[in-house]
Amino acid sequence: MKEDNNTNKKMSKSEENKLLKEGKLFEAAYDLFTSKGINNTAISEIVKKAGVAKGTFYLYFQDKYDIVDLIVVRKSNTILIEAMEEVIKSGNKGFVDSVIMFVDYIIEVLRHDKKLLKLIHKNLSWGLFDSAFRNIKQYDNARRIIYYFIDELEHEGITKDEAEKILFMIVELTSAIVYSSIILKEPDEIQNMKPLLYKTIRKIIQN
Amino acid sequence: MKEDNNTNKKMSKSEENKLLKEGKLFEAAYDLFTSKGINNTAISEIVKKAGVAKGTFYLYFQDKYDIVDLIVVRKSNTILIEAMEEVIKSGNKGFVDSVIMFVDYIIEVLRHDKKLLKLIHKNLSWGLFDSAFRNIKQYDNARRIIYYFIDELEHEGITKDEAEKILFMIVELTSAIVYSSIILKEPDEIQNMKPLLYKTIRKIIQN
Amino acid sequence: MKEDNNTNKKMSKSEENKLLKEGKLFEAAYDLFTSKGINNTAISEIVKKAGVAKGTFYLYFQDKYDIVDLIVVRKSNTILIEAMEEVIKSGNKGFVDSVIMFVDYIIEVLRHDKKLLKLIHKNLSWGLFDSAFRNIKQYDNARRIIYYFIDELEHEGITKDEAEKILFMIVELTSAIVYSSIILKEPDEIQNMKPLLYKTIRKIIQN
Amino acid sequence: MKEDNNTNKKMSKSEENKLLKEGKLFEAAYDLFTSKGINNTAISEIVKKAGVAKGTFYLYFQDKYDIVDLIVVRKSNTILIEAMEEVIKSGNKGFVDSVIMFVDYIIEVLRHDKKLLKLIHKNLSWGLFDSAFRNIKQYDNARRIIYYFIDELEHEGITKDEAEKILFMIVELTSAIVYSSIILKEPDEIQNMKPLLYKTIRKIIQN
DNA sequence: GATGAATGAGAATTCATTCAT
DNA sequence: TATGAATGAATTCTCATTCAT
Repeated sequence: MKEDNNTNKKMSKSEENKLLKEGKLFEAAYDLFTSKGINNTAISEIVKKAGVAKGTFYLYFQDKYDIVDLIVVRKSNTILIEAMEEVIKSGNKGFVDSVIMFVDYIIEVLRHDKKLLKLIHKNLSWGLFDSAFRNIKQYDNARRIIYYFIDELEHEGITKDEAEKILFMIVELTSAIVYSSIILKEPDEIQNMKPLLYKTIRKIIQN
Repeated sequence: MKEDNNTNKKMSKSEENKLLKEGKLFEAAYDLFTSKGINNTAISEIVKKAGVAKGTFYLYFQDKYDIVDLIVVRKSNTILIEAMEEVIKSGNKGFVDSVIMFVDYIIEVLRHDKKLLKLIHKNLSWGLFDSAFRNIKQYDNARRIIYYFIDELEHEGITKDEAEKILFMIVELTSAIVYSSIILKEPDEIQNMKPLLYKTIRKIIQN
Repeated sequence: MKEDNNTNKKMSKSEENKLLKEGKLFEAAYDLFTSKGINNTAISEIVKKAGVAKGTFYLYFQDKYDIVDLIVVRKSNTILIEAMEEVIKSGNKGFVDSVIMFVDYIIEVLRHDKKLLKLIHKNLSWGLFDSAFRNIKQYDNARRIIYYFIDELEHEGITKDEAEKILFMIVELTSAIVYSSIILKEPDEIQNMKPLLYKTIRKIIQN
Repeated sequence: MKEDNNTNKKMSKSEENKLLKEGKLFEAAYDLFTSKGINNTAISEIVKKAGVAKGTFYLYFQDKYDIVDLIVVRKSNTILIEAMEEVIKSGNKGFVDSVIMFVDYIIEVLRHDKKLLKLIHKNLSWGLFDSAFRNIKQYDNARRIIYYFIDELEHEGITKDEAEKILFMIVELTSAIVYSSIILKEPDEIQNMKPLLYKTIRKIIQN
């Protein structure tokens, strides 16, 4: 009698297996995309590396770009949450400093994972980000972080609308500098760009 | 000694022909890249549209990405120069205002040529820009513009090094906002982003 | 113990279910074959439309062509019987007129169900027809119709062998004209082909 | 000096080569289609057999069905012309006898080339036939044959319209009987079907 | 310089069928 | 009986690049 079929705690073997395969494909794709680039990675390589059949790929993903999006969103989500945890852990230190700490955490992560940085830079559009965070339960935490920042800016006497734009600008500016300075070393190393970036962020936030 | 190289007026027929073919290929590629995207444009389409043979393409360009770079650099160069001419034409109005006018001109051009914006956004890296402007005689004017801005910043008491970074930040911030607001309408239309952008540029330049 | 197995009225639940599933598959396949064509219909689509699992298909049918045959034979059988009923209902009017009435009924059905016509035309071979009608109890009525025609021809003084051939020729000629004139409108609409067809049938039967 | 480049008699080497490749592909495809069936023949097999690269196939044909059509039309054309030549060679013997001789010649060809018969039967639609013969210069002779028959029928006092239909009926009836009796041996061998078929053709033509 | 036929590796995708549950 | 995840062979088609003319 398979009575415990319905409980949340236990998964049927087939469900376990499903997750396993999807995970293997995810990991294989991530490794290949970051090391060889998306365009140079064939699905046949992904499945080979994952140790599954070609058809299996299409059981879980529509095509190559489907899995790219998934990777980018999941990884971004993870970093955001980790960054927020770091901020919280460090105790209250005023909004502006929190923002800078948050940004700094993300920069450090990406500085040490250049491949991820490249992948995110080329494939993370605001739209993708937005739609994933808006609609998918799994990304609740990331969404909350964004709303937290916007709320705080409102407390500084900025309208919600303006607050969103400011957040957007900080994100885009950071993103551009991070990519260019880490990957291209242009116009300078990230460590030498940070002071100016943080100064600029302060200027942007503070009226 | 290529003696007739110096005369401006006359070109040998074969040289004329050469420029003609290269120009046709350039135009055809530009049209196709902007309308169908780079990935979806095959070289066979470019040569067909240009009315030349397939092999001819390889006489002028290494591969597809070679011509992409060329298009992007040439078009950017043109816009920069036009923007500068506009600034000069309007007379002296202080450095900060000149910068904003310069930026505004570029934004307006791209606002009305979204296809070009897309092409530039996806394919204009600082590195490409830099190396083209540094090394190729043809882009002298654009290089001069950049040095002009850096000089001006130095006059404001900023070190040359810092000046370069500031310029870079303005460029990147503008670029990110232009693309996102014009193409994705996120977080808002470009017209509604401009005030914040210009305010931020002022903040960045002014100590 | 499955006691109610013997009664005609009641079927065991599993038997009911069996027929239900087979019926659903049959209907789904028929719809898809007629609307998308056989080659463009995948088994996965059939089972999806039928609302059963993929494996279930193989419980009832060997493969796609198995179900095609079944559909064609069943549908043809139905039409033949309806046509005969029509002839009988109209009372005795001589053999030749009966044949023409029979043919006419079938033409009218197919004229209003072009998709079925296409399916039958491409997949109804004399061999399939013959073997189904000879061997399967279910098609007793259709077989009787054929023998009735042959008997009648024999009464006209034609040998049984010759009679079969004549029947065959009428069927093939009708079939070719029906398809070509209804589907391709070539060489003319079916309504304009009918007089000549019926005239020819008369000529073929009458010595 | 390549003076003889323009003459009709000599072909440039590349043109010769082109015809050679196309011919090889044609032959390879014909062999494979007739021996294995169209559905079971992959393009990779065709090119392998023809000894050319895969891409070359797509230089000459759109896809598999493009070459099928070509094969069918060319082969049909050849047979029609041969049949007509036979009729002419045998001298004048009255229209009806000529028609029967014509039909008989075709039957004999197909009786000895069952594979071609299968291919033609499944893929020769009146539409294909018609459009090829109407539009392509190459098939002038076949078109003339058809018009010759229609003219002759008109001389028998039949309207042009009616004549076309009669021709169509003869073609379809013959085609159906040929296929069924040769391939399926149903309802009888072609030799035993011929008398009835020719009798019927006579009936159809003669008022 | 110019041509364009030929190449052939390789990419994406499909799908009938199996089989453990 | 019924399921549906997994398989992987098979297929079509593309396209950058070469090279003999």
